Formats: sequence, structure tokens, C-alpha cells
Amino acid sequence: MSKDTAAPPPSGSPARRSDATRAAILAAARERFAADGYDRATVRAIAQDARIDPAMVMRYFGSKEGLFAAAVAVDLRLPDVADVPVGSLGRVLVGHFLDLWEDDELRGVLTAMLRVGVTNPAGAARMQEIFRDQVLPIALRAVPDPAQAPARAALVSSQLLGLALTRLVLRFEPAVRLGRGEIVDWLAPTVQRYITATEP
Amino acid sequence: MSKDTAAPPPSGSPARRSDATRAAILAAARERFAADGYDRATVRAIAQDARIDPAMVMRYFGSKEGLFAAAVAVDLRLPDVADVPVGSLGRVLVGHFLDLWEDDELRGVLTAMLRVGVTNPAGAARMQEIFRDQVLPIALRAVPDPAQAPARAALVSSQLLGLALTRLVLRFEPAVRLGRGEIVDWLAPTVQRYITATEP
DNA sequence: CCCGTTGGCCAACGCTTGTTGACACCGTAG
DNA sequence: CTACGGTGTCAACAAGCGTTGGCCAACGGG
Repeated sequence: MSKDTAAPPPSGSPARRSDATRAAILAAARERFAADGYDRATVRAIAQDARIDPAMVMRYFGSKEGLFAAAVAVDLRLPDVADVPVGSLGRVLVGHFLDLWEDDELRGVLTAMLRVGVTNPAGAARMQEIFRDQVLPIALRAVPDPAQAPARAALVSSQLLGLALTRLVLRFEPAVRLGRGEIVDWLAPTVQRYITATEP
Repeated sequence: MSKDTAAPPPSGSPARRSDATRAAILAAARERFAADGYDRATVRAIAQDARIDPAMVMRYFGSKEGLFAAAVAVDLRLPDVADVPVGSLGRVLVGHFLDLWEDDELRGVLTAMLRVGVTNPAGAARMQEIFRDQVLPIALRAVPDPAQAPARAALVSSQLLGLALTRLVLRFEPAVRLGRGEIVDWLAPTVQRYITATEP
């Protein structure tokens, strides 16, 4: 039906009154998807959180899938590693990953993708996209042998996503307790090794 | 059919004719839960896979939640680490974890718990149980300072579950490609360090 | 042979879901 | 004042869900 979902008003268009509603729906959707996963986050509940009618969700985003796509369409803003000393890559990457989930919105997106990516094909596809388009390129610049970049990037992702999983989603208590400094101290050497070690 | 997982009839009770049906339902349930997660794995679909009526599921397991509980009630059979040389703990633990998902049934249970634990409270609770009752005790025996055992066990879990996540659930291609030997070579030093390093 | 027990099917219930189309409000332009 | 496009509500839909209770078919000990 309406294909206007993914088109943000370009510069110059007046701030429509409905932009606030759109934003409210998106915020509510991210929270619900992050808390409940795709299936249990109902359109009705999201609409209630945003204090509007469920029909508005369909008007603005076409369908529940469209809403999810819009809710997780954010740039991770991964840092450029070109000017990072090779020896500091571990600390920098782990630190940046932790920064991600200190931003309320990005943590919501990350948690939502973790929760949804695990049960919903579209969610899993979106995570593969992010891995391919945003994580792999970084590895390609940092890793000694480019042919090894995919494997090394996958290993790094497994550790970082594993931490997000145990901490944000499964809420293993000792994982939740860990402070930022401890996490960096423990994980940075691991990530560093996955990226730069000449052999396992 | 496969081995009856949950509660083998104790000595003396005759092999009932319905035990086969029970087992078929459990096997189908594990497959569906592993493939689709809790909500999308419908009782009707499971019943169809097992070639019985949905009502049978309720007769045997009381409810969908009861079915799930029965489907994931298995012992991980983690090895006793008392007689493992401290220096080999990394390789042994990673190797055993990989063994887990080479057994068809256990891989099903693991994948099901990952998929369900992420959206379903009961699933998350079950994973916390396993962590507390089966993983933590191992750490307590292997770690230098017992006070650090929970944190170290959580770190180990984050790496192992992260690998399972990227490989079995999200199916990041480079992660899927990794061979068993490569995984052990890369992950064992990480796990070893999380357990025995005196400081990060 | 009879009849209670066991294993199984069927049709239906009450409920929630995503989605839709008709209708009401509002502010501005003509 | 009227007309109208942008906002928003309401009631209803069909589909799918977990769950229930009644009925049927085979079996096996008396």
C-alpha cells in the first residue's frame, strides 16, 4: 500500500504535527520489542503505550513488520579504526560496544534485535546485515590477513553478543553485576587476540 | 524412535503403549521450539509433526508450558572437573560444549532454550537454573578464589553461549563455517584465561 | 462374552491477534 | 461559511491460538 514509511522528510519540509506521533510510536515499539520480543509485543500494546489507536500504527508503518523494520533501522556508528593503534583495538572495540547500550535508544535497538533476531526471520536477517555491512568492514581494515577477516569478525561478535545476551537478555546475575571497567579488562584481551593473534 | 528423555519409567512399571506417543510429542516439540521459538511453535504444529491430535498434548503434558518444561528437562551431563589438570580446563570445557550440540537431542534442547529463553520468562528462568546448578559448581571447584567464581563462570558462559548464538541461531556465515578444531583452538585460551588468570 | 480401562479423535469454545474501512475532529485556504 | 486534507477514533472482521469435554475404538482380565 503506502511506501512512504522509509522516507524521512527531507530538509525543508515543515515539521508536521504527526511527526511527534510517529516518534512516540517508534519509541514505544522499541521498548516493547526489546522487552517482549516480536510475537509478544502486540500492536495494541505498543499503541496503548504511545497513547494512540492501533490503526495509527498501520497508517504510518503499513504493517507490524514495517514497524519493526523502522524501529531497528539505526546506524550503529561504529568507529573508524583506521587511526586506532593496532594494539588498542581490543579496548576500543569493547569500549565502544559498551557505549552503545548506555545510550537509551541504542540499547533498546540492540536488545530488540537480540530478542527478535532469535525468533523472527526478519530480525535474524537484519542482524546478518549489520554484521556484514558494519562489522566485517572494520575487521577487513584491522586484520593482518584479509582472508581471515570473516572468521575473526565472527569470533569477536560471538563474544560481544554473548555478553549482551547474558547481561541484557538472560540477566545472569553475576554478568549483570560486572562493572564497565571489569568488562573491558576481561574482554579486551580476548577481542584483541581474535583480531591480531597470528595463530590461535 | 529415540531414547525417552524425560522420565524413564522406574524399574517395574510396564512399558505402556503410550510411551511411544509421549516420546514422539517430545521430539517434535523440541524440534519446533528449537526452530521457531515459544510463540511460533504452536501446539497444533507440534501435534501434526507427531501425527497425533492437539488434544493429546494437553492430556499428556497439561498445557503448552508443561510441554516446554518437559521438553527441556534434560541433564547437560557436564564433566567432573576434579580430575582435569587445571591447565587443560579451557580445552576440556570448550570441547565438551561442542560435544553437546553434536548430539541431535541435546542440540535441540540447547537451541530451544536459547530461542525460548530470550522471549519467554520460563525459558530464561530455566537457563538461569542451569547456570546456577550446573555451571557455577564447576567454576567453584576450578577457580582460585571462590569469591570470583560467579563472575568467571558468567564470562565463560557469555563466550560459549555467544558462539552458540551466532552459529546455531543467527547463523552468521563465517561462524557456521568454523570447524570444530578451529573453534577449540580459538576459544580454549579465552575460557582458560577467564577461569585461571590471576588478573584480567 | 462382557465391560472397564486406556489411547485417541473431533468439534467446538472463548480469546487475542493483525488489519481494515467508515466515520469524526481540526485548522487553514478559498 | 464552506471545502478539504491531514489526524485520529471506533467497531468490526477473519484467522489463529490454547484449551475443553464428549465420543469412539481397541484391548484384556473376569
